[in-house]
Amino acid sequence: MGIDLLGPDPIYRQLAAVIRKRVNDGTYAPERGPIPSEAALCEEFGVSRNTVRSAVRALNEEHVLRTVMGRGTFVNPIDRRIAAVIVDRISVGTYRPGRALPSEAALAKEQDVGRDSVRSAIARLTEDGVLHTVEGQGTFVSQREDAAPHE
Amino acid sequence: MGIDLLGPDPIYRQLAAVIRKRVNDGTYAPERGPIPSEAALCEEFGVSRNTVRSAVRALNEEHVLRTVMGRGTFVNPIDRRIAAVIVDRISVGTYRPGRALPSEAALAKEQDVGRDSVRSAIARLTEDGVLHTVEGQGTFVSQREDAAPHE
DNA sequence: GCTCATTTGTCCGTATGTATC
DNA sequence: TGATACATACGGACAAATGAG
Repeated sequence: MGIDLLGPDPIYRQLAAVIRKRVNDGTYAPERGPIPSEAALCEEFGVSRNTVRSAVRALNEEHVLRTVMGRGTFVNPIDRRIAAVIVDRISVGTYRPGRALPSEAALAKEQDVGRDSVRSAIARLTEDGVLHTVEGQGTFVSQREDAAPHE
Repeated sequence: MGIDLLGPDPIYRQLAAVIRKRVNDGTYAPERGPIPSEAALCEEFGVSRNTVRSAVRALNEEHVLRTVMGRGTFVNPIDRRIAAVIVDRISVGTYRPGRALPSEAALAKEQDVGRDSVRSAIARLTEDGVLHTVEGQGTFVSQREDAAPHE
């Protein structure tokens, strides 16, 4: 669970994995305010700030965290995270307009979250017109909705 | 034309602008081999490697440059650059299957290149099946061709 | 409005490891 | 082998945004 200085994995990736785990087990959570500052993480893990920043940047790209300059880094609520992932995949063409989304179960398993979170994310994106549901057929990517970053 | 240490723009963006200009005026060109090394650029502009790297990374994302690990950073031939930009836009949905491409003139103006380069890029992508032309109607994005990175 | 501490953003210099030629 | 270049990591510095007072 610690950091292996000698392993083949870069330190920043290992650190990202540790932080991701803490998000998953609730040690870091949206309602608890920001995660420890970069300086605090340097202190705890005995690594440089640039290394911490690399890890945090990676988790931002996964939408697990959201960093705000001058305030701190926050855990993204799970449903928002899932919604952001879906929007990303639409924007890079992994999911395409007119095509069905993977099943809730598949998304939940892949992202290692509950189906409720996936359902909530889909509900959000449906309200925004990014997705739409066809009775008995599944959820589809809508046409032409310029994927609006949520909030 | 130089680097303004005090301006509001990050240095790496300014440096990227300078390099882009040198590409445009032919100081750096594909047939001249790799652009100067990171160390040389650091030396010339008095900035750190990380800053140079940020600038070069940005230009890679624009397809102006292409970095090859262990070899160096090269100027992308203009027609390849335009082709790469078009492929990117298809993959993010800016250009969509079945829809017409903007006119050659519009693309040339926007990308600040000659119409010949745009024409050449379109020819490449047509050969690859990414685009197709309808007599008297224009050039369209083809269906289903998984945008193959050129080369 | 102002100052101040906290936090993130950018940058620098350096060092080591690895890939390519 | 040696030269060149990128990837990662360190430690330090100052700037910019935020919020508390």
